[in-house]
Amino acid sequence: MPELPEVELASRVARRVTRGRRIIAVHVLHPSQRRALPTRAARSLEGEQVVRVRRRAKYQVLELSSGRSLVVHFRLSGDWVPLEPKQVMPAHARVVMAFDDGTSLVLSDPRALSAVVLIPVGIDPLPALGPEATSARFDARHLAKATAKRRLPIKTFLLDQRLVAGVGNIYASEGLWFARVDPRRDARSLARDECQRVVAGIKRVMQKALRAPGRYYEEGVAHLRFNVYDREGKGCRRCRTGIRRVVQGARSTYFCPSCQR
DNA sequence: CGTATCCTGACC
DNA sequence: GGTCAGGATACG
Repeated sequence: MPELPEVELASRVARRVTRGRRIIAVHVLHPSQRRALPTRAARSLEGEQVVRVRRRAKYQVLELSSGRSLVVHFRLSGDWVPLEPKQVMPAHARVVMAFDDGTSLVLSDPRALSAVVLIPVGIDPLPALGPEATSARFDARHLAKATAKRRLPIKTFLLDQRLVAGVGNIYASEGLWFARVDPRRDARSLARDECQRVVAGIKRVMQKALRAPGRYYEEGVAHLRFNVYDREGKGCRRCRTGIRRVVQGARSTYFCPSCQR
């Protein structure tokens, strides 16, 4: 379940593996991936060099020597696996990029929902995105202005990448817990100081995770690090009240009904 | 504005 | 063997 900090870590892996390397071949192993990256497009990548790897929100952009871009989004279960020669292919390998030094960068994705799209020269590779959740541009003023005309719960708002980019389902719940704001609140109803707290809460949880990228959400111990996510019925770490789970926009939201208002 | 869709592993 | 999980998008 890669959220932004995990994507940040993955982009560093991609940077390390691709630095100065030329692509020998790209193998697209899963039919759903082949729809987005047909054999012809994959073949056209042969001989390209990865000039730069940048991350924007949960997108990774691999800038190629031809000026084209390969945009990668892990969605729910994607990850990069660097592969040395003779190492065994991961069970859920979907796309394999083989480089001229014998190493490969493998997109491993059990649920096969990741997106790998080749963007032609001269086209903005990314959709319109709001300010990075961790940036100074995401502030109380922006939040208040963006929510002014829209009627939806603040939790749902935080997941809209056009308004603020990089917040996922887990961190939206966690950030609102820090902010002591009820996720069901209509975004327009938030006072300025509540907007300020929401911004601070989101940044707090994301920066905490970024300091130990990839470690915050970790199999087995992840739930121990969260304050509300996946803790339905367990005691709130501030006030011991039972954590509640509700469904908003077909996804789970967790919160403390007592100290989030 | 809400909701179905993609996909597969994990769980009852 | 049915349900759930979840990011982004494509619909109604």
